[in-house]
Amino acid sequence: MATTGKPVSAEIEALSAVLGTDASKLLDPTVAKAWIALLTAYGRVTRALSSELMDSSGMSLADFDVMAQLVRSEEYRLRMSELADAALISKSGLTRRIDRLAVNGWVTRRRCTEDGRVHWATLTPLGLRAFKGAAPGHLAAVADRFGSALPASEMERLTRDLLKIAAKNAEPINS
Amino acid sequence: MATTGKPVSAEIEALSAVLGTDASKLLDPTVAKAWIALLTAYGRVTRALSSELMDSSGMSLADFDVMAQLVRSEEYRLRMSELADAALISKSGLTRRIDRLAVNGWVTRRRCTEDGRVHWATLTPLGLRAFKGAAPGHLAAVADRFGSALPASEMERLTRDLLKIAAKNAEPINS
DNA sequence: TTGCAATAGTTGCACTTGCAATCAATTCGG
DNA sequence: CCGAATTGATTGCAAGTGCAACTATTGCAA
Repeated sequence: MATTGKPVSAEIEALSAVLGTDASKLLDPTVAKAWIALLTAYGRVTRALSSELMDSSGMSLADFDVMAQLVRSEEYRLRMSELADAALISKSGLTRRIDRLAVNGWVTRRRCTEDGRVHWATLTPLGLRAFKGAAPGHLAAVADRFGSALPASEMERLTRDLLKIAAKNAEPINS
Repeated sequence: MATTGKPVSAEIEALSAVLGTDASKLLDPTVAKAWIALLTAYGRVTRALSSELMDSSGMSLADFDVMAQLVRSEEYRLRMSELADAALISKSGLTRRIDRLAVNGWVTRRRCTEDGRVHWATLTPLGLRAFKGAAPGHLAAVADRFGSALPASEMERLTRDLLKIAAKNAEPINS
């Protein structure tokens, strides 16, 4: 869904007829339905949020995520690698994303004086202002498109379940 | 976040300090946590599944999804537009994906004799064989990375919740 | 009929992505 | 100290993506 970007979709159902009678042994139909539901929910919500954010603030979802990481960091700065891990993107992807954010004047990149291999990505005052301008609308959109679908207690249960799934798949992006 | 493809990540927490005291009015912390959990779970699982599928079968997750749609269709074929909607990708994206699948000999594209505007994408016997080869491993991977995290009853609840979220955001991809 | 609107797909374009190779700086073993 | 291994980040490359503009075909109205 690239969000834009990355492809988001899938269907696994009804493969039994093709694969043979034991397809449900490979993937429990209950699990298949849940998996499709996850892909569908994710795809629809992110697609909508992405275009709303781009229209209102000229910022991609990935831009927002990176800037959000910096906002919550000490002195509004992070090493490139730390930032890549935090934002769940590859190192090369981050390099180029920071290039673009730097062109906007939202982030600066400076070599670390103590260790010349390290580069700090730092949110600028202009970037902070852009983020402050974008965040309320984006957060409201998340509340509307995602948050309003379930009551709070159910939302907490959803969180616990999703975190269990995430925990089962904990591997760093940048091997 | 994705599969290749799409950026998958985010953090919304801890914005109150930056946005002012009322950030939690914009987005309930409960919702924020759930949203981050969704992005994280989706990103990690799809990333892993994507590379496993590519390694084992030379097929992207998007390829698999498109072929799965054809497998479950009448006569293994679908119109381009139907297929794009079903696979949740744009029309142009599908055009090029079918190009690539056709190069592999997995799908053919033929103009419809009754309505010259329509083109049928049809899974070939070779494509069906490739799909049959890929599906067991992929389904097992879904079962392992996603399905094994929760008991069945909880999985059903998760499905219901996710479908509610999806329903709140039901809009066709191709406007 | 004829000509305009609607529909189905494809293409031009600008961008984004990740992997592998590479460059640069630091650290560590001898 | 010095060269090899390690670590941090950037770049070449080959994809993949969506939007908007375009082509082709059909339908419909006068």
